[in-house]
Amino acid sequence: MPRNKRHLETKIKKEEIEFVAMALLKQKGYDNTSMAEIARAAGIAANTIYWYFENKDDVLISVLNRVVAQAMKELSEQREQPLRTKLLSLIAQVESSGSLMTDVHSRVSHSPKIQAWHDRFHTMVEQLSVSELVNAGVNPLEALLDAKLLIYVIEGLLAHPHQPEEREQIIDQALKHVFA
Amino acid sequence: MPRNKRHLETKIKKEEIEFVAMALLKQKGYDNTSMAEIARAAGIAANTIYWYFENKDDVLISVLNRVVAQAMKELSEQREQPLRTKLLSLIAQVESSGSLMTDVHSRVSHSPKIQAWHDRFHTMVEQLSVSELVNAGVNPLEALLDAKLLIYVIEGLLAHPHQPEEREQIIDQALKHVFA
DNA sequence: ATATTTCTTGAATGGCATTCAAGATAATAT
DNA sequence: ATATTATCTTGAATGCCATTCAAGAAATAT
Repeated sequence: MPRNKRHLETKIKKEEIEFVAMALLKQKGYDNTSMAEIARAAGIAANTIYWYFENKDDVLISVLNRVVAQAMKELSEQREQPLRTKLLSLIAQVESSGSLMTDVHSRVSHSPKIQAWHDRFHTMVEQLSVSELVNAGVNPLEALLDAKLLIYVIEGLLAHPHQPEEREQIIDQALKHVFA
Repeated sequence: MPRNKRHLETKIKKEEIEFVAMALLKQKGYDNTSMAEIARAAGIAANTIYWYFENKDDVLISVLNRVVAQAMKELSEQREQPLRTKLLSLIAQVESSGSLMTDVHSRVSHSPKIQAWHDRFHTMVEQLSVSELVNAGVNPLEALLDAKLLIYVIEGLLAHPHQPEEREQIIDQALKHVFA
């Protein structure tokens, strides 16, 4: 038990790496960010990362968890807002993380861990959406299907560039259908 | 002009490479298929590919064009079918090309040529969808928005594993909304 | 002070897309 | 028929990458 200080410093160092990795991955995406680059930005040797993380996908997962935690926090601050506002703010949130979500999709087939993370994330968003929809008066029987539709629309919006107005138009159209 | 024979053989060889590349890319995806592997399957040296194609993304584009051409052909054979049938058959089509569409999305940020291909493909599908929708009685003013919604739903279905029944449920739900 | 665990690193390793320079083959010109 | 040129092919680099390895430094425990 007197390894406390050591443990603490280890955790801090790991967080430091996650921090610089997050900045780089958000900015340049997974494929355009090398481990060497992350290491350089963190002021350590390239292979030192492997003491703290199993591999590059592991770094990505840690970063993703941070991004999601942040998004959740922002979302919880909008509890009173209508669904439309929540969705737009969620999109803005995720968008600020660059291509990270696209990166997740493209790495699902390479890494079982990313696959698992992706699945967990999807069911989480799905549950959130269903409860939102039911809350907003959608027939519970259809809420699950509508949730999936909404998620795919959101993913589509995130994966493709859009003007803010166009994005809002599309979201509004989707919501109109769902609430019709 | 008497270089005819040479030109013909060149075209044939290029097509041979595209053919084996298509099989490999469909089966194993972009990242898990190396140029060396394609070359081996085509019975040539690894670097010979670079006489016929600029780079790996160029190979991907040629393969994509073949896949799309095939899908278009199948689609045109369903001219009389309802939209639902067309969509399901389109999904089945694209699905048989493995992760190729996901690969496109993940390479958009790496290659301007892939980016351009992706944009062209999207507007094409969009135009097709709009005319389908208008034909099927959707208000023309909303057809464009609905087309985008449908495309994103289809992309979502393709990017995520689904049981056939679930897929149909989701498509039906989307169509119900669009035609409501 | 010594042994043990924890952390760090320089130097591999193996895989990859791509390039280079030189050779082979075929088409054309003389 | 021979020489010249354009077309195709290849073995051998090059440079980048994630990841591993073995050995050393630092902190902790005995």
